[in-house]
Amino acid sequence: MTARTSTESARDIPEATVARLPVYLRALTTLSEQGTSTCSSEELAAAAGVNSAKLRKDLSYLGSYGTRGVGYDVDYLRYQIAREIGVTQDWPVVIVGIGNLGHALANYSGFRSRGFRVVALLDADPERHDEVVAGVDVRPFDDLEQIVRDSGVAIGVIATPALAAQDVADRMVACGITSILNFAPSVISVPAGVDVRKVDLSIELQILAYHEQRKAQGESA
Amino acid sequence: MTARTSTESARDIPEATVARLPVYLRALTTLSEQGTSTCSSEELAAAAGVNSAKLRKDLSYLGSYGTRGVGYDVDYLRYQIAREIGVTQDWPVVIVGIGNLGHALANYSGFRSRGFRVVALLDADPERHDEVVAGVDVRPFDDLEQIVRDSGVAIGVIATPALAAQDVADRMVACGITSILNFAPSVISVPAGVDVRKVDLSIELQILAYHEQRKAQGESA
DNA sequence: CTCGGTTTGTTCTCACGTTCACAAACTCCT
DNA sequence: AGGAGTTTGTGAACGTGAGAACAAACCGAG
Repeated sequence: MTARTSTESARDIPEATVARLPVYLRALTTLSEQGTSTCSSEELAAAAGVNSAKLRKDLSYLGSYGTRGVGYDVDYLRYQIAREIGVTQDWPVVIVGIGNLGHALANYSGFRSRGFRVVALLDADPERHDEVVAGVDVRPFDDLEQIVRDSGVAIGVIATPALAAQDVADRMVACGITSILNFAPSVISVPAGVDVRKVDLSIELQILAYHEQRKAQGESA
Repeated sequence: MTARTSTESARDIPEATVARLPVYLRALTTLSEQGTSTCSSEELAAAAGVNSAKLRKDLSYLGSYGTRGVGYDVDYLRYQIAREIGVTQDWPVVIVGIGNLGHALANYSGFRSRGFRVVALLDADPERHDEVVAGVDVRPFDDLEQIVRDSGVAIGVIATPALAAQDVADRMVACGITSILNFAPSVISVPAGVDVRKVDLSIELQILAYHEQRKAQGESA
């Protein structure tokens, strides 16, 4: 028997689509807050900043949640996407490295509102251990094992300097963490089965600089 | 005459390649700091976390800067990539919205070290106008026009709440800013010719959650 | 019930990005 | 000088993603 749950989820959703689902989710939340109960693919696509054909194709991977001739029920579709992504459940998260960025992340409201709960803030520097950030007190990095075990944490966030990132990642993996969001400006390597995503603030600026330079060159030519 | 400068730059570099060039640049900087003077595509690819064939193809768009049988001169290649991206020059940048994230961005050392100079921090809230962050004092948002004019700013960073983002973007565009890095969790629309890149902290976490949920489903099946 | 108008879901085609595989080119050793 | 060993740069195959276009399905009016 290869039976699945009653709500059979599609087997393989393309990565590009997965990356856009959170955008649709946010657009739907905005529409819902504005009191919109129904929307067409055209409207939703505009709100999400994508092509309507692409939107429909993306949604088709999840199932058939629209009604032809009518459109989509905003709240229903929102729930379906949230369930598909997994943000209907609670995700305990640890943040390691409570510098400027760690502070910002700990205070970021967008996490909590999407099911992410910051259960611990860790830092290797003892001087930070008396601080309380966003209602959570900063604890020694060595508490990682215990926290992960007690709270069932699967997702870790690295906001340390570049040099510490690989060590932190190793310790996280050793504890059983299987998803890492890395803000440190360094490439970290992890064993297969562990997902790593990277956010590098300066890379995005450099990409803008490249295009900006191109525009300037075009003018002077 | 369609002549160009003596160092003729390749006409069109694929977007995917452009996005990776900053990664290579950082890897080369790390190698250089470690005292490495030469590296093969295999080594550099490992340091950057990509496939070596992809690395070589990416570099081939810039020109032929390696030596067959030997590899790449670290400092030479580093300079060539930096020049191609445009980070050999100075990029004045304005940051609007000095909340938690704005603080972190203003203090982020990765900007300055790559030619980005934060010339102004702006916030609409008068209570923040006496603050000094990272050596730059916070000024009223209405000073935007003057600052952009005086400093020749082409790149703006939005770190405001979602609701303010579109207004800020409109004002930036009106001032002549042509590249925007948007950290606010909202889709902003700008006229053609203006580049916008988005960084959304919670989207990355949601993508991780999706894969994490998948792993868990696989186990229980 | 039927018909016109609307919107989704899907198929098809094209463009882009990735990877393989190998010829060209370089160094070093004999 | 010549040949063995390395490594780059690139052509070609492959896979993934984007967009256009259209049939299927739904609503509402008459």
